Order: sequence, then C-alpha cells, then structure tokens
Amino acid sequence: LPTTLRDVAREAGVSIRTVSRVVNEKSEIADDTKARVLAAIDKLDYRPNALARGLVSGKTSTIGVVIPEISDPFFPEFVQGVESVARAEGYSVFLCNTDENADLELKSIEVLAANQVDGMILCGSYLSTEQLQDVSARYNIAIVTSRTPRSAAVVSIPGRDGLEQITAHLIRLGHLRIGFVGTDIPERQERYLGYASALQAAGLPVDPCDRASTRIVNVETARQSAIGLLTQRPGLTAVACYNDLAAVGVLQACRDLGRRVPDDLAITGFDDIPLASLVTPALTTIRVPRHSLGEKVMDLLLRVMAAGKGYAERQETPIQLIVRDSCGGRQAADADGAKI
Amino acid sequence: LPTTLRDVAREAGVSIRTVSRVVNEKSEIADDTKARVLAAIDKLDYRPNALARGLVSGKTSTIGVVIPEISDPFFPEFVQGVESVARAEGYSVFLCNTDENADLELKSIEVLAANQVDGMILCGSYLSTEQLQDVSARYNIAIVTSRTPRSAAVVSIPGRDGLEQITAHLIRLGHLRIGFVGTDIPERQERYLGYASALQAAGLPVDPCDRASTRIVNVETARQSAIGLLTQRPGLTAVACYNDLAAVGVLQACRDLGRRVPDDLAITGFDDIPLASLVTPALTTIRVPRHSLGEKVMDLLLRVMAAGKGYAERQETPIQLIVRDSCGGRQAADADGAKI
DNA sequence: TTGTACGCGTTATCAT
DNA sequence: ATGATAACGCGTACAA
Repeated sequence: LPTTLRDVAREAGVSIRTVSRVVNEKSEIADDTKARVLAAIDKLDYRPNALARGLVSGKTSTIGVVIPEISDPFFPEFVQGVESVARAEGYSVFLCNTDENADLELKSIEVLAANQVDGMILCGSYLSTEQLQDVSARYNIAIVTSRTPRSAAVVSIPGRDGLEQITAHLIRLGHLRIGFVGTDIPERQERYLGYASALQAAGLPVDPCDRASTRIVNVETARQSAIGLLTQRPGLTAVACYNDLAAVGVLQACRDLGRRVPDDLAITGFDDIPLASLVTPALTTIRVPRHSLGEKVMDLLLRVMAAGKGYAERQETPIQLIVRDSCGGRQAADADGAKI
Repeated sequence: LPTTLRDVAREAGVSIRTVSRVVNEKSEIADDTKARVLAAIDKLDYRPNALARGLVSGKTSTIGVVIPEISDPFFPEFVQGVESVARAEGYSVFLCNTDENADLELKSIEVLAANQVDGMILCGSYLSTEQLQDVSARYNIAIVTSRTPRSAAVVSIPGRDGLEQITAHLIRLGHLRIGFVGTDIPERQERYLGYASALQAAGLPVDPCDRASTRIVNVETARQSAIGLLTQRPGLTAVACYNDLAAVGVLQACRDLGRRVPDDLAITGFDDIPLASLVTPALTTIRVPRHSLGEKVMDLLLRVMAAGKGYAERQETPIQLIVRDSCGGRQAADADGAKI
C-alpha cells in the first residue's frame, strides 16, 4: 500500500532506475524528465524505504547509543553531544535504555546490530570487560568507560584521578575521618581506589568500615546506605561519593539524621550534573564535560566506522574540581585555583 | 561478509527454507536436521538481518518514541513505562530526542517511518496541531498531549484542571496576588488558562502583567523571567508555574533576590519530577503518574497498530495535588485530603 | 518433513 | 541520459 519506486516510475512513464536517480540526486538527468518524476513523487507521496535501501547498500546512516539509565542526569547532555556531531555527519541516532541490566544491554546491542546500524556508542556499560571486548570486536563500537578493554575504541573518564583530587581537597580542609559511598560492582572500583589512594598518600588509614556500597547507585540507595554508614561510624566528618546522585542521597540522609551539611558533615560528588548546583547546599564535585565527551566519542566512532571493527584508540576526558558549599572552606579552596 | 541463511544452509547441507524454519521456530522439523542446522548457526555465528526480515514481512517489531527534550526529568519514567509494556509485547524501542525543535521532530518521525517502525509514540510534541493530525493519519501513532487533534489516538494530561486545582490551593491559603511563570507557545496555554480560571472563580483579577513567559521552559529560562516578574510586580505573594523545572527556576530567582520561600513567596510546580522533592523547600505540585502514563500510551499504540492508522481514541491521565513545603500551610492542605 | 522459487523495495552494473 | 536486470537477505506459497 505504500508507494514504491515502481509506482512512481509508472506514473512518470520512466524506468525505476531513473526515479532512483532523481531521488538520490546522483548523475545528471534531463530537466523535463526530472520534473515529471518529481511531480509523480509529489503526487503519490512517495517515501523511500530505508530497509530496502540499507539492505542493498549496506549502509543505514543510523547509529545506536546505548545507555544504562535514562533517568540518570549524566546522560542527557552526553547524548546531545553525540547527536550534534552525528547530525552534522548525516547520521540519525537511536537511543536505547537498558535499565542497568547487562542482559538487556546485550539484547539492545544485538537488536541495533540486526537493524544494521552503522555504529554504536556504549556509555557506562554494565557488560563484563570480556563482553565489551567481544562486541567491540564484532561491531563498530566506541565506548565511554573507566575500564581498560584490551583493544577497543574508548574515551575514558578518569574516575580514579577525580576521587584522588576531591579526597585530597577534603584532607586539605582538615578532615581526618572520611567515608565513601559508592557501588560494589567489581568493574567500578576505580573511584573508590582514588579515594583510598588519597587517604594513603596523606598517611590516613583506609578502613573498609568507612565505606558503604550498593549495586545500583542512585539517590535512594545512597540515602539508605548512608543512614547506615553514618549511624555506625558517627566519627566521620566527611563522605566522598561515587557520583552526584549518591551525594544528594547522603544529603538526604543527613536531613533524616538531623546532621548539618557542611558543618557536621562534608559531602562531595562526581559528574557535576545540573542537580549538583540546585540542592542545598550546592555540591562540591568533579565536573565531567558531558557534551564535549559526547562529541568526542562520536568523533571516535566516525574513525571506527572508517577504519573498521578492529580499530583501537584510547582517549581521556579532562575533569575539573568544582568547589561549592557542601564542604565549607570555599575560600581555602579558591586559593587552590578551583572555581565555580 | 556477515553470515547469511545461505551460508548456514550450505554448511548444514539443507535448504534455506529449513534454516529459516529453525530460526523462526515455526513448523516441525526433524530433530537431527534441526540439531545440524543449530550447530551450523552456532559455528558460523549467524545473526538474522532485521532489514531483510522487515522488508519481506512488513513488520519490524520496533517502535519509536519521540521526545522533545531528553534532559527534562519528566521523560525518563515515562519512557520506562512505555518500554515495560513494549518489551512484554516483543517490541524494541528506539528513542529519539528532538531538542524542542519542530523540524527535527518531523525529521525524526520520517526517519523512524522510513525505517518501518511498527508504531510511534509522541510525547510533548512541538508540532502544530495540524502537523500532528497529518502524521497520525499517515502512520501508526499514539500521542501524549493536552491538545485536541480532531481524530487521533491520544492520552491527555489535564493541565488545565491541574492548574485550576493548585491555584485554588494557593487561594485557599490566602493568596490574593498570584503570578504565573510559563511558556508563550500558543498550543501550550492550557495550564495558564487553568490558573486564570481559578482566579476568576475566586473573583480575583487576571492581570497579564502578573505573568512571565518564555518559549522554552527550563530552570534557567524560568529563573531569568522570574527575576523580571518579581522585580516588576513586588506585590506578588505566590507564583504558580507551568512545571516543576520552572518552579525550581523561580526558587533560584528568590535566592538571587533574597526572598524567602514560602515566607515571602509561595511557589507551585507541575509534574512532580524527582527534583521536586529534592530542592529546598520541597515543591508543592501536581503529580503526573509518568510510568503508568507510559504504559497507557503504549497500550493505546498497541490498539492503534491492531486497528490501523485511522484509529482514534482519547484517554486522560489522572493527576493529584501533592502538598509539600513551597507554599507553607501544610496542615491546612492536609485537611483538604491532599497528601505527600 | 523438506526444497524451489518468487517477491519485498532498493541500489548498482552493465548496456544502450 | 536512460533502461533492463541482477543482487541484498529473508519469508512464504507451492511442490515434492
């Protein structure tokens, strides 16, 4: 029932090939036949079938972006970054949400692949490093991760560095008992390691009991585990968090427990999502330039698609300490060169 | 180079048809040939080409969801609602973000259509009512909107009712000078109309100068326009907002201006996004059940796909007044039967 | 139970 | 400049 090239060709009294030509604006065509074809296209309201096109040409001009959690404020700006360069290069982007579920993620990847997208971007994947390795060997894939797959195209977020920096910041402010709220996913310990490393560098003990973890990290899970941590370890004067959502959860926990921030407890985040500056007190955090990160992976994906599946490259996104109000000591920090 | 049915058939020593059968688990096949085929599939790592499949079958088992602004916290839970029922029905969902741009939205719809998705869901569309009418006549589409396209499948959000309710709430609390911060998009005046209607019902004047509008509504635009409004109309004791993001913007404006909330100014939102209960003070707002709204439109889309493009139906999502701290008077409101 | 052959709507390779 | 015609990978009558 939808109009096809054939219908248009019949209507215009030309061959299919000719119609295809005017549609794709390839080789030269006589002005009058072109006009006739255009008229027929318009009259019959013809629209090319992308499936047929992709089947024969082997190119769909689409890419897939797979993210684990659509409600995490980290992703919107990232996706917009991806889209801006994708659009400029003539690609349409399909977004897939996987609910922080590795099976669903794998499924999404296979569906996208089955639909012959020209490339995929994985951000914050829940796949095992091995699976990550697998799929990026099989398809055109660019990844955003802190991990180190043996050979793949990845832009990494220096989570370890970030937590080292921000924990050092807390230490400079005089904190001696600093906790950590994060995730217990084995592949996602780099931020915790940064925290621990900063403690060690300062000669402070790293006590596993100063740490609270949940698998999924969001405001609510962090709030719950922070309530536990803060009651069991009342001596903590600061808590470094896996990300801003966790920090907001700890903030909520303090509200529940009647502890004032930053007076009774200092809190730090990671990512600098918009929410970070909207809560009270505004969060001291590590900024990850999400929009440009998106542009950067898409650029990388372009290179992957040009070079083929084997292509490997590793880049790192810059980060920046942002000092706000959740740790107090704003003046002291300003002297360190940090800014809003 | 990717493996095809042909390759598998050759490897297993059977016909293409047979392979196709075991892949699709249709009619009965002898156990041994089935095993042979399965082995070949496994060995050659065969994966069906969804394009070819869709081309011949006319069905892709995919749907598209088009949203205007991925960074608006309204959408994540909505999308998850859609996905939950889509998944249960065997559909994969591709999400498209249109940056609140009607042209991009139309483009996205056409791309999805060209890719032969079985249906689409439009939420918060920026298309004109006429365009909305057009596309839903041309494709299988279910819409979430407050508008009234002549004939289409839509689930509506009673924005007018909502603002009537929440403005009445403000009036009950004793406010006589209530402003409004919203959008100037002509198709999106229903919430303003609800606000105006509540004022009139209470015998209060509706003064256009008590209103501030921007085209795009987000925290930053609302903050700016609220600063203008509050300086020019210092007599306002309350501001009703188009949505929670705007309300948070007004909250920021109050911070900038040194006005205390709710003491100096009461503020109300709409949507009850997670952020609404994270800011200080927490927002009094209208709750829109986003997850179930998503389920509801997806159910509707299922009916559209079954019945065909002509299908029209109209539903409405329930809403609920949520009283928190941004207007004070929590006890008085509790007496009205509202709750957290 | 299994195989043959056609068609889905395109693009692309030849001729003409 | 234009027209046949063969793919592309798969589903499905129809045959066997």
